[in-house]
Amino acid sequence: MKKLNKSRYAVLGVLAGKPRSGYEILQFMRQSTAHFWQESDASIYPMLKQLEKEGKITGQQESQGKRERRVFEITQTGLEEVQHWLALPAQQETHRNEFLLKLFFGALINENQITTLLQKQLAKIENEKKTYRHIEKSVVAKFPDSNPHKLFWGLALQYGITQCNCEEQWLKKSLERITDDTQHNIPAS
Amino acid sequence: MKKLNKSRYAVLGVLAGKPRSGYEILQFMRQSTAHFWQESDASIYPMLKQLEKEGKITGQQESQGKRERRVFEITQTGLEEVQHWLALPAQQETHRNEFLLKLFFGALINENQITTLLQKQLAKIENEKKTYRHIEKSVVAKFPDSNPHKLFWGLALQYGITQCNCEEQWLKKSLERITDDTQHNIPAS
DNA sequence: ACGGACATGTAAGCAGTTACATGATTGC
DNA sequence: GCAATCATGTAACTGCTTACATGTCCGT
Repeated sequence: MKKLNKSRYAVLGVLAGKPRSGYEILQFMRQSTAHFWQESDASIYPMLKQLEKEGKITGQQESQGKRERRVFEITQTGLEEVQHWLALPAQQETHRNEFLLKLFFGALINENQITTLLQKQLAKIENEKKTYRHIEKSVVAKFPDSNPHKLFWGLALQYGITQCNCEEQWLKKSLERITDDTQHNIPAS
Repeated sequence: MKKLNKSRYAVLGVLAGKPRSGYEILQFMRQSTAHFWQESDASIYPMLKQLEKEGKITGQQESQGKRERRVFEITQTGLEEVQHWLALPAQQETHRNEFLLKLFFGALINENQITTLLQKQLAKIENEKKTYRHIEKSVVAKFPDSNPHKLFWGLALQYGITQCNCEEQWLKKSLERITDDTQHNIPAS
């Protein structure tokens, strides 16, 4: 089975909300979907061009003065495509958790080093939690309940928060387990 | 900052445990690291060749009869390289969670479709939990406590299990929230 | 005799990232 | 005047996946 390009659905989904320019799509993604779906900046403009050629979106010039600006709107076929994709069950993306890979090889380094690794990860997670709490207060909470996106954005945010809490607890327990473990052998480093 | 190839560390880490052939590395990864670090089969043999050329591993022919078999052993410089990398804080891999992307756009499809999506995900998670429980009973539990890897493999496994539990709880709560939500608007599909 | 596991590879192509390139507007 | 932000793109490269290619050994 061929692994097809899913960036298109991210773009179509964002445009389904409201018409936006390439730059606005990037901005929107950076503060929302980027937490679970990262797109690199350079990929967006060629994608917009392609989607326009396919008739999934239509772009119109809305330049102010000499600064060019093209605003894209999703078409009916574009909306249908993204809706069709949304209804299909999500397939697992390739797992790539660098931290777990390092932990898995933890026996190759000494206790100090592995402990530092976990503590750095803990700091990162706590920072992530802060970000999520900030988004909750300053973004999601301000939407009116009538906004149909509010429910789903809130759920996605909840996912991030609970996963963080979970990882935090696990990290703390793991740190204890590692320091308690007196059998731990220390290879030459 | 250039994103460098991390497959090499996965291979070095596995070989640090004990000498293995390419095929054995693949087998080992398929039932262990694959849950958090996937490597495609085709990438392993060129990587072994490269690491050998760099002097990080040494391979020796151990063919039985006509079936060829090259077993690789990690060298001192290879071990040092992987130990050095392990001690560095893990950097975040690109986030790509297709399921969350779909949920985020949940307002674009009707309640039935979004509910089905979550239920499929729930089934997938429950299946994953089963796999982890199986690994725990049939693999990790059988190691002697003296094995220095046991602690870390157990922790990595615990990570997977707790994340699954967490996602499971969140999915169940989310399903309730979605069906309770009478304000949910249904676009034409 | 045949299927499945063992065993090692190559080639083509696509996806994604990094770096580069250009210029306008706004605020300090 | 300068930095930050707005705004859009291209080119080169790397990495990864898919598909292909080849042959052995073992059990039934």
